[in-house]
Amino acid sequence: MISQKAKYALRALLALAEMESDSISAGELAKGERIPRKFLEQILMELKRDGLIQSRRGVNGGYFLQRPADTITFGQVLRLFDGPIAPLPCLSRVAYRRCADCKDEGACRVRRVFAHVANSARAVLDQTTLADAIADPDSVDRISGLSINAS
Amino acid sequence: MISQKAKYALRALLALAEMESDSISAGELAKGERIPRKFLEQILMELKRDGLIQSRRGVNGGYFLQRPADTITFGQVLRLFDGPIAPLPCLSRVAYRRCADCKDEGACRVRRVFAHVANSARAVLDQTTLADAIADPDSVDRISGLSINAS
DNA sequence: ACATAGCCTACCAAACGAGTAGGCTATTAA
DNA sequence: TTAATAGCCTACTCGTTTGGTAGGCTATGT
Repeated sequence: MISQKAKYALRALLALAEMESDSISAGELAKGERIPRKFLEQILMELKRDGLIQSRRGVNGGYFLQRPADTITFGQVLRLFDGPIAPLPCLSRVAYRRCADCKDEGACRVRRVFAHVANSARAVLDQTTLADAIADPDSVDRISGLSINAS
Repeated sequence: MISQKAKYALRALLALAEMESDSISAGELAKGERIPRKFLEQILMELKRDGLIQSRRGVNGGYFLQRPADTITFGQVLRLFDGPIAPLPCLSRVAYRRCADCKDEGACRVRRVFAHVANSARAVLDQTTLADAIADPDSVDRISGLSINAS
């Protein structure tokens, strides 16, 4: 399960990517996306620190994307809020950590199986951008070639 | 990240699936797999309650698989210990829950993207059995067709 | 009858998740 | 020039989950 925070962040970014005006305030965003206001503020701060969005202060201030929507992937956002995508520390490329109790990583069968899970998750998340998610709904389905109702 | 508990459970099951003798005690298992003994006991209890393993009490007692290793999937074990595999409650087939703050589930772009992640994770986890993981290391790689070093 | 080993419940400390609260500062319209 | 707006920043809270420990009870084989 991804955290509520990451979900909010993605929704906020999608809203920013879609807006017509040049910026939107935290308050409006919160109302429009049904995100607790103060919580959203913190999320926006993190997004800003990470260089994904920018802000303007004072009256008529607000937030807007810093980079084009087709350069921001779901994977980046998820890693920022929820940490590594890998299901095991020893499978993370960003934050590799040996499993403390593992005797032989190369021979670990659990690791071997989850490597596939990690790879396919990354294949989707690092390839799907905000722009993909906003565009024609089916375009995102085409990325992985899997139907939403499969399995 | 999967929980330590689920990881231990999988390792224990793999050990049970591989053993030559007819049963193995919690103590031996704990030592062999480097799992805290008392913690392992609880895990084994859960596995038993769920019908995956059986036990014999008293001297020379121990645990053994209840069903053949090729009928126990990683998905079953993971769901037992960590709950739904789905990254969003609204994508779980086992424990569906609407996202409280979602306006229109059908139109949710976040959901749409993560549906692919969920599907590919399930494709691996519900198809890979203990037997697969034990057999020739490459057989498990063939299941998904992805190389371990891909992406 | 005693050692072995499973069964069961309770407890615990630390970390995490999902917020709330409150004040400070920059900007701009009146 | 002074409000009002809206972003910036830190701290705190509170319930839940994680990763165990602890301790005793009960069945079984020698």
